[in-house]
This record gives sequence, C-alpha cells and structure tokens, in this order.
Amino acid sequence: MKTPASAAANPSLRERLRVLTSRAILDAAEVVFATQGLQAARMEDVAARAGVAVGTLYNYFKDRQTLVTSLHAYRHQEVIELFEQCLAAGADRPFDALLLEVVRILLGHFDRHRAFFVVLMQSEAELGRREAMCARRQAILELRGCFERVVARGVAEGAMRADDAAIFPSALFALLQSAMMHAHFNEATTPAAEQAAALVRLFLDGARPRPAAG
Amino acid sequence: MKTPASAAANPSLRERLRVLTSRAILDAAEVVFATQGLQAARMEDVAARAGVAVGTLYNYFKDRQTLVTSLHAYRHQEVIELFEQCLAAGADRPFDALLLEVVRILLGHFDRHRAFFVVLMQSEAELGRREAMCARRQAILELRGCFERVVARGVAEGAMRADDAAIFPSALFALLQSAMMHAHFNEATTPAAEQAAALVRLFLDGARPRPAAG
Amino acid sequence: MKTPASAAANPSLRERLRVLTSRAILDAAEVVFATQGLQAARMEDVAARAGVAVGTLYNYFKDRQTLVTSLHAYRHQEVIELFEQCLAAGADRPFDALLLEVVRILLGHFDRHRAFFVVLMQSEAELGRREAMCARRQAILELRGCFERVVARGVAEGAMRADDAAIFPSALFALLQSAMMHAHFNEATTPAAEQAAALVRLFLDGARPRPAAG
Amino acid sequence: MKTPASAAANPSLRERLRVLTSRAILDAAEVVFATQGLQAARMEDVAARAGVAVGTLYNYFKDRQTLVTSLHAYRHQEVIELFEQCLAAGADRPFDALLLEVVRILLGHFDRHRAFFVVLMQSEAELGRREAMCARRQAILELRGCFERVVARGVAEGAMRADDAAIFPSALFALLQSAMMHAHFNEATTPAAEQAAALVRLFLDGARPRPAAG
DNA sequence: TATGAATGAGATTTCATTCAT
DNA sequence: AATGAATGAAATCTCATTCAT
Repeated sequence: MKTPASAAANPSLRERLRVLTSRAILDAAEVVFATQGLQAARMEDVAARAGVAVGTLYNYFKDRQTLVTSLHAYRHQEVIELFEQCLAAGADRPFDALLLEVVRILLGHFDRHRAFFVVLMQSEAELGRREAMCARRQAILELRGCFERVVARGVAEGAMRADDAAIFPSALFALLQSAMMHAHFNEATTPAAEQAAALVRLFLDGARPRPAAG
Repeated sequence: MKTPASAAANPSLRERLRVLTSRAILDAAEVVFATQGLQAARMEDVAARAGVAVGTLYNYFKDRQTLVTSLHAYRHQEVIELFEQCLAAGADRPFDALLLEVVRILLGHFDRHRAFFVVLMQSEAELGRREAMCARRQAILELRGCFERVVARGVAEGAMRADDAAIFPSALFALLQSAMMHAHFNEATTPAAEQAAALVRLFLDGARPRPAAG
Repeated sequence: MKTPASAAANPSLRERLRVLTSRAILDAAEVVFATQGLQAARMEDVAARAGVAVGTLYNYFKDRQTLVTSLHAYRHQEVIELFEQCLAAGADRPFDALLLEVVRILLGHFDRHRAFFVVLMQSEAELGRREAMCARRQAILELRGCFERVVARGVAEGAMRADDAAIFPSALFALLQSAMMHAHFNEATTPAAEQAAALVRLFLDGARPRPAAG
Repeated sequence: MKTPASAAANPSLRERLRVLTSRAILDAAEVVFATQGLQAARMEDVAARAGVAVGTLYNYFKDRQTLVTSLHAYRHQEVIELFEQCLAAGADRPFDALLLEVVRILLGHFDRHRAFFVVLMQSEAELGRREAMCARRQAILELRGCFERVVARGVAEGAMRADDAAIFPSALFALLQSAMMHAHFNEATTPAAEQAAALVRLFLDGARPRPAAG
C-alpha cells in the first residue's frame, strides 16, 4: 500500500493497490478473528487493525459473511497449493516419505497460522447447517479431495490397505487436527510439525508394538 | 415458613417439578443450539421449544452463558460416566476388546446426540481464549483423562507402544471426532458407531497392509 | 407474628395477625428501600427481608406503588402525630421553647429513621410529576400544614415577623432537611438532633452577630 | 489515513458536529429526565427528543449512567462557574450585597433549569449509597465548597457569627433548595429568584421581628 | 391464606451496514 | 475511494405481578 516501487509503473496501479488493501484487510481479519473469536470480533476491530475505516471494509467485501468466507478461501487455497506442490514434487518418492513430507508441510503451515486455523475448524462444525457457506464447503471438499488422492495413491502403491480406505482420508485429517489442537492447548510449546513422524508412524503402523522380529 | 417441606404437604413436588423443568430446558437448548448454531440461537427460541416463557429460563440459569455451560456439563458428564462404566466392566477383558467396546459405546452416544456434539466441538475450539469457560475446560480435561487411562492400560498390557504414547490419547480422540464429522457431513447415512471396528483397526494396526503371513 | 401472648385472646386474632404482618412488611420495606434505593429495591428483596413470600406482599398491598405510598403514609403519620403532641403539650410555653422542642423532636425522629427519610426526600422531588401519588402529596401538605401552624403561632405571639412569613414554613422545613442531609453525608457522626439549638438560633435570629449590647 | 485533518479538507467540521450533537443529546436528556423522572425516562425517549437514533446516544455516552452523570456535570459546572464569577465580581462589595447577588444569581439559574434541578436533587439523595457516583459527589462537594467560601468571607468580615458557622453552608444551601421546591410545587407561579431578598433577610437576621429601634 | 414458579412486557445495549461528505 | 457518524433491528436480561397448589 505504500511500497515506493509501485510508483514507477502505472499500468494498473489502481488494481495493485486494491490487491494490497484487500490483503491488508484479510491479514487483519485473520488476527482479529483468531484473537477474539469468529463471532465476538467486530468489523470495527478488523478495520482498526487494518488501518482503514469501517466503510472501506465494505468497499472490498460485500458484508461480514463475505469477508469470513474470503478469508477461509484465502487460507484454504494456500493449503491446497502447498498440498499440490508436495504431491507433484513427491511423485517419484516412496509413499512413506511422501506422506511424511505432506504431513510435515501441512503442520508447518498450520503452525504459522495456528490461531486462525483453530477458528476455522470451529466454523467448519457449522457447515452442516448454514446454506450461505457453500463456498466454504466447496473449499473443504477440495481439501478433502487432496487427502483422498494421497490415500488413493497409497492404496495403489500397495502401501495402504484397501478395505478400510474409506475412512482413511478423514482419519488422516483428524490426526492432523489433533496435533494442532494439542499444540493449541499446550500453548507456546513445541510446534505441531514436530509430531509429524509420530503421527505418520501411528497412521501407517498403528499403536501396537511392532512384532519382535522387525 | 421457609422449610420447603411445610409448603402444602407436597414434600418434594416442587422440587421434582424444578428438575423436570430444568431437564426440559436443557433438552430444548440442545436441539435449538444444534439446529441453529451456538450463537445464532436465541434464548426466546429455547424458551419456545421448552414450552416456557423467557423469564423462566433465567429462573433456572443465571444467563445464556450459564445455560450453554450447563448443557455442556450435562452431556459431558454422561459421556464420562459411560466411559467409566466401560472401563470398569471391561477390567478383565483383553485390551483389544475393551478398546473396541469403548469406541463403540462412545460413538453410539455421539450418534444419539450427534448434532449437539458437533456444536460442542465447535465451542471447544474457543477454549484457548475465553477464561470464563474453565468449567468446560475442566470437563474436557476430565474426558482427556479417560483417554489417557485407556492408553496407559494398553501400554501396561503391552498392547500398545510406549514410545509415541504421548500422542495416542489425543489421536484416539481425534479419530472418534473424525468418525462423527464424517457422519455429520454425510447426513443421515450410516451411524458413526459402525465405523468402530475400522477405527480400532486403524488405530492399533495402522493403515499399512498386514504382512502376507496373516 | 409469633408473639405467644396473642394466643390467649381470640377476639380478632386474624385481624391482629394481619396488622403484625403488615407492620413486618412495612418495616422490611423501609430497610430495603433505604439500603438499596427506592427504585433499585426489588419486591423479592422486601419479601425476603420480611420473611414472607412475594405473593404475600400482594395480599397486603395492591402493588409496589401502594406499598411505597403506605410506607410514606406510615412514617409521615408518625411525624405528624409527634408534631401534634408537641404543639398540644407546648401550648402554654413561650414560643422559643416550643420551637426548639419541635425541632428537637423532629430531628430525633429523623435520626431514628434517617436512611428512610433520605429516600423519602428523594421521592418527594418526583411529586410534581406523578399523579398517582396524590396520597403522598396529601401527607406532605399535611406536614407543611403543621409547619404553617407553628409559624402562624409565632407570628401571632409576636415572636416572628409577619412580612416574610410566607417563606418561613418551607424555610424551616428546609433547615431541618439540611440538618438531616448533613448527618447523612457525614455518616455515623453526631446525630442531627444535636444541631437543633443552632438551627433555631439561626432561624430566629439569623447568621448576623448580635449587636454588642445584648 | 487517520489524521482527522486529512479527511476532506474539513479541518474540524466533524469535530464541530460532534459537539453540537453532544449538546443536543444533553439538552434532550435534561428535558426528558426532568419530565418523566430520572428512572422512568427511556433512552429511546431521549433519542427521539434529540432527533437521533438510539445507537447514536451510545456513540456519545458509554451507557445510561454515563449520560446522567455527564448531564449532572454539565449543569453543575455552569452553577459553579456562575458562583465563581459572582464571588470574583463582588470582591469589593459589602457582604450583604454580595450574598444577595449570589442568591439572586443562583436562583435565577435554578429558575431557568428548574425541572432538571429537581431531578438532580432527587438523585443527590442517592449519593450516600452508590459508589459509582463519585464524580457526582465530587461536583456536589465542589458546590458545597463555594458555599463554604461565602460563609468564610462573611465571618471574616464580621458579618456573620462564627459560633454556628459550621451549619451555615448547608443551611444556606437548604434555603435555596426550599425556594426551588416552593417554586416547583406552586408550579408556574413567581420565580424563585423573587424570594432572594426574603431569603437573605431570613438568613442574616432571622425570623424574629426587628427590635423597635430600627 | 401463604407460597414461589411462571410470565412476558419492556428496558438497555450492541454492531453490521449505509451514505453524506 | 476513503471516511466514520448515524442508523435501528435484534438480542439479552429484569422484575412486578399472577395464580395454581
């Protein structure tokens, strides 16, 4: 919004400013929603944090709902892109390594936006009920799709059982969540990413002790 | 003049009515909160559903917050009691069977109050932030304690690895949640309880195919 | 309400009980209104203090307004009776002594019910506006009448000027009030009655120093 | 972006409007509170009278209590300023004349805001009880201080006795009140200010007839 | 007659949204 | 395009009063 470099070119200065302001608002919204809670946060707080007037919020987002949805989409998109990159990059790696990498990357991302993701999860529970959130539902399904692709690949490679495969995607997702919640509750302790290996071990080999003859 | 017994030879009629009304309100609240969402639900709706006047709500619960908290406590208590009964009853069973039983019982309970538990989870995410919810936090810790005892017992019996045991309780909890969320999203499909066996298999033996020599 | 002595006679036991309960309620109301303020006090508090149920209040007083009014009347009546007794008893005394006696008696009564009289004054200010309070207005006019009689007598005896006599009654009343308010603000200090002599001196001879040749 | 001056070349227009609105609300509040009573008046009525929406009230005053307190402060301040001006202006006048002037000025002001001052007095009686009103108490003490200064000066000049001086300030204040109450009850009659001379006569020389040798 | 739970109108307060500047 | 004061619908909570027991 104040980058001096953007003064040189003028092709679509307006447009670039719009994007910057929009980002600034989304970033402010993330912090405010995460700090105060999705419902307790007031538009005025978001505006104050973003350094703009309330009215400006409405120049960029139709209404509160839209702002929340956009924020979700924004972060979700990042996760999905990360996910895709992992999958693409690890196309030729052994499945175990790929899975570990995916889990690590995702948890790393979660760690960076921990507070917001907690809020995001909170609102996911609402999804069954509200209609207006189909955009958000969409994003979630997309994320779910990523997990399903990972699982599908694991099964295809013979690295995972096919019989219970139906529950694996949501189970995997749930394990990631559990790591986050764990990190969230024991605030300021070890980041969730450090649990990546243990999670993958649990997911792939279970909690049962390995048979003696490893 | 103030002894409740002296009222009109109705030793505890009043008292019994109080309990009934209190229950009616809590039941109504569960439905309304689950249907409309924790925040969207209005006290008036709860009252209407319970068949009482708004004021009556406040004769039983100090304020909205207290109602929500009481509802949480009410359901949580049931879960914990179920849990305890399982643990007590299965004291001499093999660990695998015990775990399966526990998971099945819990998911069954979840199925019966599905909508509300989704709401409950939603609000659990808030816990890091609000202080006033220590009662609720207490309940959650208690539940967590139950899972820890199960895990501890599994480890003691040699049925579970000790190395990653730290993450097992929340992982187990998360897997249950995933089953619920799964059931919640695919509304009106198979109950979560049917996933019990698959979940336990995954938790104990992992997603990896069993070695050939089954 | 529980006086064992009243069990002996039965001529109008019911009636006597009614009076006792009525008194108990009025006494409780005085304390509660004085402690919590005329508006902040709740009927429930009055009932609790009186040791009866809320419903009982309404068996004795039509509504809140009536209770307040009755309380006013109750106390006012006492004041007026005191006043009358003084006037009657002092019929043959010199005016100065009579006035001093009246002031002393009234302030003494005020001291005994200080808190409530403060509340009472508070509500007197409302009088210009509310219609339903004509009963109260009546009582006040009656009290005013007492003061007017004292002044009239003073004038008749040549102990007071006739020219400004119109303002003397309310001035005298105001001086009494000032003594009470003074006592009220400097809580728990000397009782208002001790100011009686000074007040009368001020009222009769003014604040100006006496001419040297007394 | 936040400097008020940068808005739209309207350096202090906003600010001026704020002051005007604030005044409008206070003026409306005075009328409404005085007309309907301090407690009976509803915020909605104040808003309607001020010609703004309810919400606007809360943009200017945190809550009802604050509005009332601000109103008190607003009027009290005016009285005190009037008082100070009198005292300053009359520094070299004989005490009798000064006192008369003070009384006349104050009663004049009272006359102009009669209804509200009655309400104000009403609430003064509450002062002993509520703590949150320290601001108001402060104002009252300040006013009392003014009266004390007048009395001190009178005593110093030998125009008033020193022995009973302790009760003079509140007595003087009470006499003013009595004039107001008198005017209030005999609504729409002669203004209180006309009683100024009689009041001062009473206060300085008492109710007793002057000794023959005038 | 006493009781006290139920009632529900009504008051305060909040905050997403609008719109004149 | 940005601003921020104004708006007013809506939600929570209170408490005088009623009435079945």
